[in-house]
Amino acid sequence: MSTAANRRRPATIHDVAREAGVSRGTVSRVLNGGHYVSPTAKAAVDAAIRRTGYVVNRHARSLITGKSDSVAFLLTEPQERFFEDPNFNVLLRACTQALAAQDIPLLLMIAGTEDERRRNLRYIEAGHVDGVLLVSSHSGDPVVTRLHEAGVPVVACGKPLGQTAKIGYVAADDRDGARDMVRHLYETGRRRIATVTGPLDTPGGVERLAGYRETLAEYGLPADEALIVQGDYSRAGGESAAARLLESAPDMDAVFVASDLMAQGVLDTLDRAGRRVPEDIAVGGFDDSPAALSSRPPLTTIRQPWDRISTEMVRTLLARIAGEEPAAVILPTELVRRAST
Amino acid sequence: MSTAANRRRPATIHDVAREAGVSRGTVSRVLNGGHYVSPTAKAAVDAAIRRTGYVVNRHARSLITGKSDSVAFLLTEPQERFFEDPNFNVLLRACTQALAAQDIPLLLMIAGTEDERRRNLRYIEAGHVDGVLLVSSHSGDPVVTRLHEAGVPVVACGKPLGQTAKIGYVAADDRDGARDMVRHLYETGRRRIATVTGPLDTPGGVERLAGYRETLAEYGLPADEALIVQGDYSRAGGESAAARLLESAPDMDAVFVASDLMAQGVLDTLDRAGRRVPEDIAVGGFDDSPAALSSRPPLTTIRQPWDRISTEMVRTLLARIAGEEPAAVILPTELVRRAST
DNA sequence: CATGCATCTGTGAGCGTTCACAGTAGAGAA
DNA sequence: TTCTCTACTGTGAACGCTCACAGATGCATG
Repeated sequence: MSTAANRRRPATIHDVAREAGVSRGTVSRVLNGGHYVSPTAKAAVDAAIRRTGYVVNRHARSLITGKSDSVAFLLTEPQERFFEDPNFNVLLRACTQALAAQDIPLLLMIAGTEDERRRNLRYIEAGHVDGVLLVSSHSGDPVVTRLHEAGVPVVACGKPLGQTAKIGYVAADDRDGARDMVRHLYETGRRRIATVTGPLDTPGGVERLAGYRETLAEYGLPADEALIVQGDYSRAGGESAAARLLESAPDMDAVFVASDLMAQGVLDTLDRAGRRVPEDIAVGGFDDSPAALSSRPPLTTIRQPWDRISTEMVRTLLARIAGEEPAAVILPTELVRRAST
Repeated sequence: MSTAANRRRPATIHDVAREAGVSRGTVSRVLNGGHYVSPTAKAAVDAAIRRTGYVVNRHARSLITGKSDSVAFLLTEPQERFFEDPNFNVLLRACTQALAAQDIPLLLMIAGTEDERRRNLRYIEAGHVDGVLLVSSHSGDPVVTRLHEAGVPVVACGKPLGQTAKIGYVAADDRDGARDMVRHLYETGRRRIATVTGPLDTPGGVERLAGYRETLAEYGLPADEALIVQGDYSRAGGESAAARLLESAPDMDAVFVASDLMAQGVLDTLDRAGRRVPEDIAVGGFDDSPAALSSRPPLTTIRQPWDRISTEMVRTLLARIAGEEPAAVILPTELVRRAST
């Protein structure tokens, strides 16, 4: 005997109307803001709703309004990279909760493979969601264009690179964060400051490198390409990047690493090479992920305001759905001093 | 000018029917398996669907079928614990993908606060999802009972503790995994084997401890309560647990730690106390999370088959939705040998 | 030739909402 | 009084789909 059998037929707006002694229309008006409803009627409807345990049938509502009152959280990463990224977790959780506060469910979509991409686009383009929170790091993502062309409201996390389409986005001020870190390294006496960049087809990679370059120039330090190596945001990538730096610029006294995870790898390599941190060489990270605290020594890093990024993404998307024009929101970062510098 | 303006009115089943020269009914039958449809008609409909770019309107369908063709992934953790857990990430990702393969969207729901719990239950009980993938670790979770009473198909991750209700679940064989680890420690010559348990109101905590106890008994080792301390699955908890063990059982030569994260903390404490791993003391973890690989030395641990757990959860839930009785699925674990033992 | 059966097709009704519209009542102005 | 305006209420018609049912067709069987 399936337990599902004891599910009662749920109350409809009709039941509520009958119970309250009013018409469907009045109940509907109460449900949608209560304008043009007398206090007496509203009270009767509220009571009837409570008594019947009525919950609006979203399918029926969506059918006529053409809106779904739901939002997709779309991940277009080729691999599982993002799921290992602690930032991503905060982002997903905070977005879910910010949406839940408005009673809007979040549909999680992962478009790793071509097949998944097609399926999800099909779903979204069919109008089954009102908008999309897009997490896509790589440059020229076709999904961005497709969504834009379909006229689906989109807000991206981080500036979408290589897009002609005008897409709203929310991002931390990567460039400014990088500047803060390099300034900090300079002010603590470092003069041969190297950097391990992120992938240069990601906005973070590009911006953080730019901030690094600008700050060196600002201080009149020479722009030495031997001090710059490219990484891939992974720990292993950090290890090999540091090895390359030890080759090309053995006299460096600081490294600004574009992510904490890579910084961990850098620390490993430096440790094996016998360089002491921070005595011989200072290491600065980026993200303030849990890795920053658990590494040895704990990392000086740049905190990204993920909670605010999430709430801003949701706010911006809802505004966009309501008809506002796309906008870019840039949020400030914060230097967190620890033992590695 | 909003770009949303260029969204065309999407094709309906009517348009397809007209285009294919058949009736709505025939199109609908093609859409739902194609039974009782002549090959000619089916071909015409398929072509028409392709030409019009028709995608079924799920709201209209749901309105009449009473099903939503969507599933909730419900997290009832008081804090963000799960979002820091790498296992959870795998679980969420794999569930999303397994569902996507059946074209079923996943709604992510987080019920941390009382308010969120109420909201989400309301949503689910209103029948807006066909079933629930439940991740809830603590004992006697009222959500489990509520869902069961509402007759909503539920599949839990891990055996729900303290439930009289018969709930289907999928879990790794925690007890057997613990047995494997303790056996391994014994076979590599250890005789004073301690353990740091998980919280004892979680199924994992209880089962792993039971496996530990059973195996000691099996080998005729004394059951010494000084060898057992309780942890909380966190790294900090592992640190303090190890400190307590160093007090109560300074002669231990192995520790079976009920999670990799805690094992990292244990390694930290042992390191500070000057105990070498694995020379002086062997450390075994549980989970085979990324932490196991990045710790020093890399952890011998028990791998939980998260991919299979996820696909089994989805499979079981869909079966349950289709009317099958709840069932428990227990999946085998695997010992992964690394340098810590 | 009628009957039965399986296969296929179209039609009308209805799922639970919202929305436009028509209508009522009461207050105030002409 | 009569008219207008505002606040409120009820009603029918959608929204796009599925489902039950009625009919039609072809083929084998009695």
